[in-house]
Amino acid sequence: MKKKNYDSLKLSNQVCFPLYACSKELVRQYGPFLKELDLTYTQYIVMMVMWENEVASSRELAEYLHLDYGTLTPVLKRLEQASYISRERSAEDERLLTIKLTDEGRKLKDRAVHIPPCIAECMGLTMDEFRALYELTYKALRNMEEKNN
Amino acid sequence: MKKKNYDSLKLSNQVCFPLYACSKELVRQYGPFLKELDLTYTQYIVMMVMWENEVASSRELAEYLHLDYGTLTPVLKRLEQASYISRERSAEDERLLTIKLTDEGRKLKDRAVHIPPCIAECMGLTMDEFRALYELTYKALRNMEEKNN
DNA sequence: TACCATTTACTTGTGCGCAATTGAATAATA
DNA sequence: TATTATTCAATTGCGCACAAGTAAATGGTA
Repeated sequence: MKKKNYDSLKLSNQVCFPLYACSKELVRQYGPFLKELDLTYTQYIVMMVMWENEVASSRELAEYLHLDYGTLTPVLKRLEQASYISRERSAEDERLLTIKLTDEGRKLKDRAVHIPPCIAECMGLTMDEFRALYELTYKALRNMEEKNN
Repeated sequence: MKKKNYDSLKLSNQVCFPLYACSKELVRQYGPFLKELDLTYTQYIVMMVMWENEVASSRELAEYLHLDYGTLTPVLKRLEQASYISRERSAEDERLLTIKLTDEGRKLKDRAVHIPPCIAECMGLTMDEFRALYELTYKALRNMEEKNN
């Protein structure tokens, strides 16, 4: 009777766990910095898109950020409440929700620009390592998304 | 008047975002597999530790899995409810909660052993890439944890 | 035009994640 | 011993995350 091999179930053999833990720790590192701006991490990445694009549909945000409407809708409402964005229905297609960056939201950009280098410093990787991590996570992400369709 | 450089705020220049998105997508990929076992991802990683160790304190689980008690306590209660683990106070130190794997929980291991290779296949990385991703995420994790203390 | 399918967004329910607070047990120290 | 500090766990509150279900607008087709 051969003994079953459970090695694959060892936490130390799983890449999923450090990835999961690292992602959580990363969001935690953002905490103090984002608190100054009264933003959560999810609100922050929405704002990042808005700072780049000024205007976007809710659908575009959901797709780009890999967020469900169940997550995105309340996030957008909070950002509107904070007057960083506006939410209005598109005229051509009443289903679409048009999100626009407000002046208030635009101002926030200057208070956020110092954050990325701080986080990079926390992670303490070399440039090559950052690039490698970037490529690997995007590759895995692409592969997993293909499986879904 | 020099124009401010906002490049670091571009989503495409952030390693944090793909890491965050990849982690979420990964947990989502586990979904269908874990559903067969009636487990969530967090419950699953707790079980992984228990499958390896049979006995652990709540504190050890929290530290090893980087989980807060606010997260861990209800998770452990659910796993106890499902009779996969038992929870009892330690005799020597009444503060400590001793978690033990039950027979029911041990059985689950056989139904879980096929999952890791499925997930690895979903991610679609080469062995070298898996190893690199493993090293990089652990390195970043270690570095970030040092900053906290 | 009338009917059906798809798209977009919202809502509800459940669980994760964490900060902050509390309480009990233990350890450390005057 | 009495006092104080620390540790471990639970609780509360808030927001994220997502599945499932619903509704309205649009597009496609008989």
